[in-house]
Amino acid sequence: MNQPAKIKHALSVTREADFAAWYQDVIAEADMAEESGVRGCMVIKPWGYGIWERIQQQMDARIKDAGVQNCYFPLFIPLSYFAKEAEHVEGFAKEMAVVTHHRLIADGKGGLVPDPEAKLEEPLVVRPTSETVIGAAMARWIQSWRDLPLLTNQWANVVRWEMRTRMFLRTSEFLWQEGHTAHADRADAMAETLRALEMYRSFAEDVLAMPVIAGEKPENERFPGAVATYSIEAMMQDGKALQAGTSHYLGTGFAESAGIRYQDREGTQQFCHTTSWGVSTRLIGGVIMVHGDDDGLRVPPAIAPQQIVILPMLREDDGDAELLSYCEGLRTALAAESALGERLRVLLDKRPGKATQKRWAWVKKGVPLILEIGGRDAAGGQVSVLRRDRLWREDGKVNFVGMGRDAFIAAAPGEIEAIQRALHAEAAARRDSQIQRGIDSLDALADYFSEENRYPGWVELGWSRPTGAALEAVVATLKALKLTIRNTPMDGPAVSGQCLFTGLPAVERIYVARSY
RNA sequence: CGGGGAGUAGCGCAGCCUGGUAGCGCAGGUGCUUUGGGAGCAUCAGGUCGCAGGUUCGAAUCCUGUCUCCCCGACCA
Repeated sequence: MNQPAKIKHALSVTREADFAAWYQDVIAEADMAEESGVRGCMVIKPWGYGIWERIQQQMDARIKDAGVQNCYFPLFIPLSYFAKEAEHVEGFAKEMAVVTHHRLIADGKGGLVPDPEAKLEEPLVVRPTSETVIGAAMARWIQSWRDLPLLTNQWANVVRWEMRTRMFLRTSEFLWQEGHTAHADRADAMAETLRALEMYRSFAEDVLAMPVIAGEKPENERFPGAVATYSIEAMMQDGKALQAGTSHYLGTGFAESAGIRYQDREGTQQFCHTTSWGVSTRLIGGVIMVHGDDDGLRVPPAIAPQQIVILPMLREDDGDAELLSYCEGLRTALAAESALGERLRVLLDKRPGKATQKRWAWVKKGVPLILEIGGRDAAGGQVSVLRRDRLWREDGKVNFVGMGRDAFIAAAPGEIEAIQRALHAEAAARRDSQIQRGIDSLDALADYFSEENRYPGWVELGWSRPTGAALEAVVATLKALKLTIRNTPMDGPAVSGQCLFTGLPAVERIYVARSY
């Protein structure tokens, strides 16, 4: 954010000036998604969906590596399935879309209305999550201890009628994967819950280059019906926290309401212990707010639909054919190289138009490497390379670096991997510098999150793990400061000292932050 | 759902108060010049003013309703 004033950034709004407007601008200028005309629903455009496809593909591989099999369950869930689990229905009731009719009829005024004759016997809920319908299937599929563990996942859309929506972060309809597993006992189910959490943590770090803290949510933040909820929490550039993935140990509650039982080795009927875990298109919102800058998106190479874009500087004259031939050869040679365990994704952008204009479009999309190739490069066997994460030179000029063609081809995989690492390192350094420790009173906490401190980040506190009414009191105190407890980290040094809220000895640590 | 703001050409906006032929910038087409780095000049095209009613001789403009978006709150795996 400390660029000299002479730099003319690609976006019209900076993060510093208005972070929320900047976020919207990145999505629009990178052409990732747009409004659909339906409240809270978005059209995901090729660049945004391409990123999602990269996320899906790599997450799916990790899910399958863990022995989980993909299935697909219905979009519509009978209302009665929800009613079986009291906490669950209460948690979701206020945000469910409900189908009540199966036919329309003319209203006599040129419009259409639901046909009263076609009212459904039982309303159908558009799934906000699928524990109930998958639980019903598990009850049919599981008979014996030999059927366990049952490990399933589905890639699906879900609908939650949120009050306030934001592109990618909270949309009425979103895309996700939801893993659902059933186990013989608590230990096995908890191991699966934590395995999924670790899968999400490493995926966020390695693939999204997004540093996260994996930990357990406090009881007031638990998934409706869960016994324990774990999350990965990422810090956005405005210091707010984003819950980027969750994993739940559901105990036997869902098994009891859905009748998921098995006969153990001794012949006794037992309830299964179930888990569920998910990540969604929200991850893309996180990538934007962790890696984006005042020139638009910066996509980590591992999820970039294109990692290298070649822009020939077409002159619309006889030299173009030779230039394009050089660029095509360059593209082919690069596409034969591999980085991050995959072939490089290289696009030769032959569309008509000036290379400079196309360059800024790709800068805003955040493609990791841009090559601009002119006639002299082609003649001299050179390339001109721009790294998206090192866009500007000290003097305020665009940071193109000239290289020999063959040297670049040899170096490209290393550059792509270096960009992946650099984005992670930059985000981790920022995150670490914005975690405040040593705050020892409520006044100091309030002071730290005062208006003047614009991007305060997170505060790490010792925590006595209060429950029930004592926890509610803490939550209310924090709410007055617009703060929430994010999670208790899974690892780290032992704690000492007092809990700032209760005065009792601290037994673990928590992170407190503003959040999305 | 409460408070505030907005919806006019592909995009960004003015016009509305005080009703009278729909404007500007960017993007787009064409021509010329220029071009190793986010070009210049000329010219052309593009809009039932979110939608539905109402008032009026006449509505982008006034009134009512409605939908969508943004900000703040409430809510939120």
